[in-house]
Amino acid sequence: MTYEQLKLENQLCFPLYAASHLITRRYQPHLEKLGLTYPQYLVLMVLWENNEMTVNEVSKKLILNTNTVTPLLKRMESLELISRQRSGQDERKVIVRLSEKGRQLREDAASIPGKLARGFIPEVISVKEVADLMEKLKRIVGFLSEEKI
Amino acid sequence: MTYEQLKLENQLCFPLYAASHLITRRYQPHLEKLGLTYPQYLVLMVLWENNEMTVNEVSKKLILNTNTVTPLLKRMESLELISRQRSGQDERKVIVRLSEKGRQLREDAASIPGKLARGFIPEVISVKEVADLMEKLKRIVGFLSEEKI
DNA sequence: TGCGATTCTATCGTCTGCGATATAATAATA
DNA sequence: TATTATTATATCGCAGACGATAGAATCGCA
Repeated sequence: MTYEQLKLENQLCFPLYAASHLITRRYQPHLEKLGLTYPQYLVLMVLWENNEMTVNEVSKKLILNTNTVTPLLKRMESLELISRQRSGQDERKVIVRLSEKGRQLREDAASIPGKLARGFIPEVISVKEVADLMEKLKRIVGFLSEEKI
Repeated sequence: MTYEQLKLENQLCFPLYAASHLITRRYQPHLEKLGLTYPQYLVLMVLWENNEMTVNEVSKKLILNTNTVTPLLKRMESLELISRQRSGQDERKVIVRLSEKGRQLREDAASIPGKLARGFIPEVISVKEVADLMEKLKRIVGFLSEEKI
């Protein structure tokens, strides 16, 4: 009987967990200057691409539950980054829209990914390898986020 | 001026973040049967390999801050999975040890990684590709978790 | 039309996760 | 030895993250 599989180093889940947290930590000082948290930054990225979305659409896009997204959006509303408004067509829906402030943050945020990429890519991993990594991760995310499973 | 880099789909951070959460969700139903949360499971994996560790050693291994680990360990102590005891040699240190209950959970947990792997690997990603993914992630984790940076 | 099923958002409780800070013990050094 | 610096853990406050659940609006179908 072996417990090899139960070792931290032999599991995919842990490097994934650790890498995710570590990269979030790298973002943190840059985002702090803009008064944002990492999940708030994710919401803005989604809204920058599509200014008007329902709560449900945002949560689907970020693969988060609505009970995570609702308080997140309320905090962002109180920061005046977005507005929240009940839909007239369907009173169950809440439309989320970027505020002028939220829209303008895009310019300030634009330089962040490049800064982070320059910070670590060439030293440990090539651009090609990052692309390969992303492709695999997206495949996994795509599969695991399918409803039916 | 382009905002291509700011798109969710063009960033490494998001698939990492999403994949990490999604895999944790997969673990959840299995861990629930054992009365564990995912971070508690990580702590146990570390202790199964090394029965006696300080709080600091656990936090280093899991790449978490001690202000995350301390309450986590206290909850695990109240669940009687571990014991916590001040070191005699160095009164600043707290020694964390597996309880009999914590030790025995290893047998129940042993089947979990295999179940999850069978659940998704062959359908989306080959064993070889997973190994490649892990190698890249570990390289990133290794680099980002170096103190000096 | 009417009513049960579904959809959409929100609330609650619990467990992370982390920055800032506190406190005690130990180490280093003047 | 006395003082300062460092180390180890803990506390506090806040922001996620999610399971369970609630409540209102809409849909689907007899």
